[in-house]
Amino acid sequence: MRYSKEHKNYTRSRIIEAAGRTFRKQGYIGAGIDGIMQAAGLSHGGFYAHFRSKDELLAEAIRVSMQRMRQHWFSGLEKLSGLEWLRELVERYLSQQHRDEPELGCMMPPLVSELARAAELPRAGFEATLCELVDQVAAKLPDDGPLTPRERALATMALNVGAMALARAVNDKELSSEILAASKKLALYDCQTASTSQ
Amino acid sequence: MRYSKEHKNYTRSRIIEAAGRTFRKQGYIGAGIDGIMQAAGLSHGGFYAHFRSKDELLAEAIRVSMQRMRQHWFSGLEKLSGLEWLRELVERYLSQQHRDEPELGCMMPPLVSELARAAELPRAGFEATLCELVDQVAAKLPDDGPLTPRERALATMALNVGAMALARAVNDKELSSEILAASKKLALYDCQTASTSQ
DNA sequence: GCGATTATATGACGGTCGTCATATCATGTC
DNA sequence: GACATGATATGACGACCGTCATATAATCGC
Repeated sequence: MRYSKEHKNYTRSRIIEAAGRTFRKQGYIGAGIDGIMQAAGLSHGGFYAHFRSKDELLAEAIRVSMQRMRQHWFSGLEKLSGLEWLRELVERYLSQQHRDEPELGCMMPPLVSELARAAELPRAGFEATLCELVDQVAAKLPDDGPLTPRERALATMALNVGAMALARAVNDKELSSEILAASKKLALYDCQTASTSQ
Repeated sequence: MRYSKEHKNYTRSRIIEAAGRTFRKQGYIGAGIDGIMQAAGLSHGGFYAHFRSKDELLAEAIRVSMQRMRQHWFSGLEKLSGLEWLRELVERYLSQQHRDEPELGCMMPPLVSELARAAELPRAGFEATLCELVDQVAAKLPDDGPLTPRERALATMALNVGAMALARAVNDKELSSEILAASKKLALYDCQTASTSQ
C-alpha cells in the first residue's frame, strides 16, 4: 500500500462523523452528499470511493452515532441503578441543552420520521443498535413495577424520542420546556423526586 | 363570477387532502408538488393559483389533518372520562392498524422530525393546533395523580408520537408491537386494566 | 528521485425539484 | 351562440440531487 493503511479509514470516519452532524441538522433527504463532504473538508466526487450509496452512509452514520451517544449518556452513572439511574438518564436526555443542540445529540428525534420511510439497509442498522440500547437500559431498571424492565426501557425510549422531537417542533420555548418537564414526570411516575432540576 | 364560487374552494380542499396523504406517506421534502397535484387529479402548474408556496400548503395540510384526526379520535368517547377515556384514546392511537396505515393516521409521527426544521409558517400552524389538542385532552383527564392534567396531556402526546414513530422505524413486527404495548402500559401506569386488547 | 499506486478532485450526466409565465379550457352572462 | 373571465394545463427556467467516469495529486517502495 502506498498510503498508510489508516489513512482511508480515517477519512472514512471523518465522512461518517460529518454525515452524522449534517443528517441531524438537515435530515436525511435534506442533507446532500456535497454538503456532507464539504463538512468533512473534502470534495463531493470522492464519496463513492468510501460508500456505495447514500443509504449505506446513513446506516453507518446511525450505527456510529448511536453507539457514541450511548456511551455519552451512560458515562458517569455506573454507580447508580434502578430509578436513580433512570432519573439521571432522563434528565440528560430531556435537557434543554439537548433540545437546543440537535446536531450534537441523539439521532432518533431528527431522523425517526424519515427512518420509517427509509430503505432496508439503514432501517436494519438502526434496529440493531436500538435493540442493543434497549437491552442495556433494561439491565439497569428494577423489576418491581407494573412494567417489566424491557417494557419500561422501550416505553422510556419512545417517550424520550417523542418528547424531544415535539419540543423541537414547537416555536414557543415555554411550551417546549413544558413538554420536556411533563415527559420527565411521566417517565419517573414512581419516583417522588421527579421534577428537581430542569 | 363565472364558476360557482364553491368550485375553487373545493379544488383547494382536494389539494390539501391529497397533500395530507402524500406528506404522511413520503414526508415533506420527499413529497413533490407534482405528485400531490396528481393525487388530487390535477396538473402541477395550477398549484400556485391556490397556494403561495409549498410551505403554505404544509401549514394548511397540518391544520386540516390535525383537526380531522382529533374528531376521529374523540368520537364515540363522549360518555367516558378520566382514565377510561385515556385508555380508549391510547388504544386507538397506539393500535397496529394506525401503525400500518401512516397515510390515514396522525400527521405527527411522519412529520415531527421535519417539522423541527421547517419554516416559521408551518411550525406556527402546527403549534396552534397542538395547543388546542392538548387543552382538549387535558380537560378529559383527572386531577388526582402526580401529574397535572396538562402535564399528562403533554407527556401522553409525546409518548404516543414517539412510540408510533419508533414502531414504524423498525423492521421487526414483533419488536414494533412490543414498543406499542409497552408504551400503552406506561401511558396507563395508574390504570390496572392497561394491557387488555392489542 | 522515479514510477507505480492509491486517494481525492474535477466535471458531467440524467433526473427531479419549486416556481412561474403563458396558453388552453370551461363556465356564466349577454 | 359569442364573448369575457376565471380555473386549470403546458411548458420551461435555474438549481440541486445522487451517481459515476475521468483526471489530478499525494504517497510509498525501489
